Amino acid sequence: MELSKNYTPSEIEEKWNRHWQEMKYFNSIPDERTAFTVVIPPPNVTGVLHMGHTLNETVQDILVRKARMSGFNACWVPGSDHASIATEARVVNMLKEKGIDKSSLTRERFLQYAFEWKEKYGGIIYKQIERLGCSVDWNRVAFTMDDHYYKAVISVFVDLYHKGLIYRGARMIHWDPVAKTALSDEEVDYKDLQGKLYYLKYYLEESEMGSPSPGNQNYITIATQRPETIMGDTAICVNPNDERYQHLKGRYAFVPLINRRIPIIFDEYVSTEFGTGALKVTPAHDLNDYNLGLKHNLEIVDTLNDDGTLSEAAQIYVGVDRFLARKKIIFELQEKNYISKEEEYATRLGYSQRTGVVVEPRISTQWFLKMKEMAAPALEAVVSGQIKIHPAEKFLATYRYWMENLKDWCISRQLWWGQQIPAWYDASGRFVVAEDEQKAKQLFNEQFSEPDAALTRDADVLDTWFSSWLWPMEVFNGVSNPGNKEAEYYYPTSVLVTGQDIIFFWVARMIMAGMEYNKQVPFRHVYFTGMVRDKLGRKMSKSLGNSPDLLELIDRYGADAVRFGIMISSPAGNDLLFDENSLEQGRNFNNKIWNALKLVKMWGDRVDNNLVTADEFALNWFDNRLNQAKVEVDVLMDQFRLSEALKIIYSLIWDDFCSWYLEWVKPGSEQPVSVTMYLKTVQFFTKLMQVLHPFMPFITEEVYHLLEERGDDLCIKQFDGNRSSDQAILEKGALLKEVVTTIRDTRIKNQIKPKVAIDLYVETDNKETFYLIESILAKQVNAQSILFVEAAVENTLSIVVGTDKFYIGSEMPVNTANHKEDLEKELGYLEGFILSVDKKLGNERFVQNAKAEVVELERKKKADAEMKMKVIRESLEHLN
RNA sequence: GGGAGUUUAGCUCAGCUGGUUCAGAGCAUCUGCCUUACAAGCAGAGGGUCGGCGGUUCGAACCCGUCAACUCCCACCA
Repeated sequence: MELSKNYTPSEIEEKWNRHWQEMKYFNSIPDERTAFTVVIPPPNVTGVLHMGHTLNETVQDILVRKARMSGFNACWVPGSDHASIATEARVVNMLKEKGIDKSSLTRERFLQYAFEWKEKYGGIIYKQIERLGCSVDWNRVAFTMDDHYYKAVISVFVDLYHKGLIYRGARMIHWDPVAKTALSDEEVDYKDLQGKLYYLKYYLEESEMGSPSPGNQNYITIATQRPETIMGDTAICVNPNDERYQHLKGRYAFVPLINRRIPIIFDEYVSTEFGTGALKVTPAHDLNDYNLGLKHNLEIVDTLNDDGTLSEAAQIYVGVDRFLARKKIIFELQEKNYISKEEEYATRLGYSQRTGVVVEPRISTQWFLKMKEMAAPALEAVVSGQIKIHPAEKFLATYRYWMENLKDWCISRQLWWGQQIPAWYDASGRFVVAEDEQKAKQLFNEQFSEPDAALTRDADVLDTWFSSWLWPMEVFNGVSNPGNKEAEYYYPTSVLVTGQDIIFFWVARMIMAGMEYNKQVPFRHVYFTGMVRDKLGRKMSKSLGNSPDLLELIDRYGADAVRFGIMISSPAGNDLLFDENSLEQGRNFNNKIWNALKLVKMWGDRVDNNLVTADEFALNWFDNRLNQAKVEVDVLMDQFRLSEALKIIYSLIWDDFCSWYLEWVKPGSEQPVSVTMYLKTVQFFTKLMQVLHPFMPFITEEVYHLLEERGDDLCIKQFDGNRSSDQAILEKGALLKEVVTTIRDTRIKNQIKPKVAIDLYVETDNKETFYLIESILAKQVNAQSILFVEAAVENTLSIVVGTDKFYIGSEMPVNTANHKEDLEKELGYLEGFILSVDKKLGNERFVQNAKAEVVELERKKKADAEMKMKVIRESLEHLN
C-alpha cells in the first residue's frame, strides 16, 4: 500500500469514530472489573463548546482512555445542562428577533420553544465532543431536565423542605431587572468603575412643627452614589459619637423632591470618616440599609418595579427606567439647588453573570436553602482527604474559607425554563410542599382541614445549580432510584475534571448533595484545569474575537493535533495561553509519526530471513528506554501531570525513537533488514502508539493497524505491566549519544563536510562498551574506520567525553585554529572549576559536615577535571 | 480591607527531602544541510546574578525574614 506523503487526519478520524462506535467500545455496563467513572461537566445548551471545554474534555478523555486500557471498566457519561437563566435569556432573545414577546406566550408554548433550542444546541455540542475523539458512552447521554432527573430534583426539594433546610422568606437578594429574576450571590460579578458621589441637602424639620422652606439654611448633607433611590429613604443615620450631629437627636429631616419626613437615627455602623458622616438609609435597596432598617424598625419603601423602572412608591418619575431616572433626578436636584457638591468616586457595581446588567439589591420573597448544615460534611470530606484536589492544595484554603462563611442559598428563580418549584398555595397564601398536586392537596387538607381548597403551584423554577448538584448521582438514577445496581457500581465517580471558576457553584454543592443523599463523596479526585486565555493572556471572549471555532481547528489541524496542542501548553492547574503555534507542533508531530511509519513499512518489504541482526545494542537500548519512559509517564499521570507526561512521550517518540533508534538500525540505501530487527521495531512502534493513544487516539489507532494486520483495536488493548529498565544499558546509550553529538559538533566546528568520512581513534579503558556500539558510532559520525589506541594520534582533532578520548583524522586539511581556541577556552574553564572544588575540599567544615558521598563526589569531579586537562594539554602540543 | 498564589532563557514552564549529569525542557532564535521516512524535516549552537536585599548553613533556585511586581479569590463603607 502506498502511504501518502503527509498525514491527512480527516478521513481517518471519521473512520475510526464510526468503527469505535460500531464496536461499542465506549459503552459500559457493570461487570466484575473495577469501574472508572467520569461524568462530564455538562455544558450549557446555550451555544457551542469553547476552548475551555476543549481542554476539559481532552483531559477527561485522556484519563478515561488510559483507564480503559489499564483494566478498568471505563464509563464516561456525556450530557448537557439546561442552564435555566442563561438559556431562557437566549430563547427570549431569539423569540424577540422573531417578533414574539415572551409575555404573549403560555408557559407550555414557551417551554416548547426552549426544548427546540435545546435540541439544536445540544446537538452541536455532542457533535463537537465526538469530533474531538471523546470516548463517551453515547447510550448514557443525560440532560438535567430529563424526566427522571426532573423528578429527582423535585424530590430533593421536597425532602430538604421537610427536613427544615429549605425555607421561604423575604430577604435581601440580588435582582436581575432584565431577566426579572432573583440571583444567588455567586451569580453576581463585580466590576470596578468610576462613579460620582453626590452631596445632597436634606432640610431639617424646624424644632417644632416646621416644614421645609426655600430659605431654610438648616440642613444635613449626605453623600450618595444613587440619588434615584432617595425616594426610598426612610431614615438618616449618623454615628452616636459624632460631635457634629449631637444636636440632631430626636429630630427629623425631609427627603428632597418628595418632602417625606424621616427620622434621624444613631448607629455606630456609620463611619464618621466617610463622606459627611451621615448616611441616608434606604432599606429596600441596599443590604446594609436593610440591616439597619431591621435593627431600628424602619419602614421599607420599595421604589423599583421588577423591570428596573421606578414604582408608584417613588411618587415621581414613575415608570421611568432607573438609569434615566437617575439623570432626571440629578438634573432636578441641581435645578432646585439640593446638590452642594459632586465628586469622582471609585466604586464597585454588581452585574448579572447571565444578562450582564447591573443588579439591584432588593427585598424579595424567595426560597432559600440553609447552608451551614450542608457545608460541614462537605468541608470535612475535603479536609480529611476523602476527596483529593489536584493540583496541590492550592484551593484548599479557599475552599475552607468559603465553606465556613456560607450564606443561605437563594434557589428560586422567576423563570419558566427549569424545574418548577413544588409548592402549592391557596388564595390566602398558605402553602404546602409536595411532589405533585395530588399529594399537595392531601397534605393541605391534613394541615388546614380544607379538602376542597383551590391550590395553585408556585410559578417559579429552581436555580440551575440546584439540579446540577445531583449530576454524578442522578445520571445513574442514584437519587430517583437509590441503591440501584448502576448507581452502586459507578458511584462514587473516579475523578471530576472542571474549571476552578465553578468550585463553589458546582463542585462544593455536588459534595454537599453527595454527602446528604449518599453519605458518600461524589468523586475521589477533583482535577482543576486553568482558564484558557489567548497568547496575550486575555480571556477568550466573543467580543474580542479571540475564541477560535473548535470544529474549524479540527478541520485545519486534525483532532489529534488540537488535543496535542492544548495539552502540551497546559501546565497542571495554571492558566493556558492558547496559541495556534502549538497546534502546528501537534500537526508536525503527527507527520513525524506518519513518516516513521513510512520508513518502517518500507523495511517491511526488504526483510531478509537469512540476515542476522547487527543491531543488538540498539534493540536492547530502546527496549529499556521504552520501559523507563513508561514508568515515568505512569507516575506523572497518576499525579495528573498530563502535560509533562505528554512531553515525555513526545520526546520518546521524536528523539529517542526517530532521531536515535531508527537511525541506529537503519540499513544503507536499498539494503535488506533482518527479521529480528524488523519485528522488534514494529513491536516498539506498537508500544509507542499504545502509550500515546490516550492523548492522540486517531493517528495511533491508524498506525497500529497499518503496522500489522490486527484482529483487535488499540483503544481497548490492555497495557502490559511495567518492567524495570537496565540502568547500565541506558547509561551506555547516553554515552553513545554524547559521543556522537560531540564528534558531530567537532566536525561542524572544523568544517568537515558531512559527506567526508573520518578516521576515528578511540582511547578508552572501557573497550567492552565500545565494541557494543562501535558500528552504530561509525554510522552516526560517518567514520570509515574506528581504531582503538593507547595514546594520542598525530595530526588529529582530539576530544574528551567523560573519561574517554577520541581523535578525529580526516583527509581534508583540518583547520586547527578553531579547535585550538576551543581547547584553550575549555582549559581555562577547567582551571577555574578545579579552583572552586579545591576551595570546597579545603574547607574543613565541609569535609566534616557534608555527607561522605558528597565529599567523595567532589573529589571525583576534581580528578575527572584534572584528567581532562591533561588530555587537552597533550592535544594542544600535537596541534603545534 | 482580608486571604491565597506567582516571579527561573526572548516566550510558556519543570526543578521532589538544600549537595551528583543542578541551572533544565519545549517553543522561538542563529549556523550548516533539499542526506533516497519526514524542509510540517535533518545536524549542530548560542542564550539565565533563578525578582531585589538580608539571614540560616560547610553549602541556597530550594529554608527564614523583608521589599517589589503581577494574578486570583473573598469583602456591605454610603
